[in-house]
Amino acid sequence: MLISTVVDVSGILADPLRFRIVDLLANEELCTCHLVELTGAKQPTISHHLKVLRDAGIVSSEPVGRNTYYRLRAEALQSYALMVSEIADRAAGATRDRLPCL
Amino acid sequence: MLISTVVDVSGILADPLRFRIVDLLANEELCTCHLVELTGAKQPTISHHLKVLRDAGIVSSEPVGRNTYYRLRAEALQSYALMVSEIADRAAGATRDRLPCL
DNA sequence: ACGTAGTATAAATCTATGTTGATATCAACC
DNA sequence: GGTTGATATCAACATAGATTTATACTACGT
Repeated sequence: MLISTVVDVSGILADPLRFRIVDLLANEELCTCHLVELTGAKQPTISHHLKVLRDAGIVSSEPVGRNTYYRLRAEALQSYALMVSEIADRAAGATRDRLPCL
Repeated sequence: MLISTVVDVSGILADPLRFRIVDLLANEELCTCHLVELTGAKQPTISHHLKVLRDAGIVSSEPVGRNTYYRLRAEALQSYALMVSEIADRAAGATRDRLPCL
């Protein structure tokens, strides 16, 4: 599923280990074994999170020999950041009036 | 607690109802009763989410008579959006080289 | 001071999901 | 073709957190 809403992407960034993976992939492409090494997490755990990230379109994967390399899709993160930013903009420009209670 | 990390704020935006509250507050200040009306959720549920949002510094509250009005803190959302955006920027400028496996 | 309305808190329940151990898949090398 | 190494999937378990019912708090009106 590629249609990711703000709620969906937020949920994905909400897990510490998954965010760590995103942060690591922001620097360079890495394969599963690297991420296992760098995070100290078990391999099935990493694979699970990578699947979540891939299904949401936040990372892309490419098999290289026996390994699978993962790359962060910057556009996906940017579009998410933009959506959040637009909500903030709306709030900044909102009226100061208060809706009275019934 | 006011020191909100990316993971924390992400977790807060990850709940559909809580995001709905944030989205509604982006337009205007509202009190608890309004949010109960607009969302159809039970009052304790709304109060709970408002507490979470307030503890994270995403909304501020002001008592007005028997009511409590809530306001979205645009700066908080903007700073979060910026942090996410910076990660995306890092990814966009990252090297295409792949770290070899050991 | 009492009753009422709006809101907040507490305890209990339920659901979603992260983690784990075991196993399956799949490519490379002999 | 069989073995090995890397990764993915599966089932079971554990935990975090959202929702609910009940209750407490607080300000206003009479």
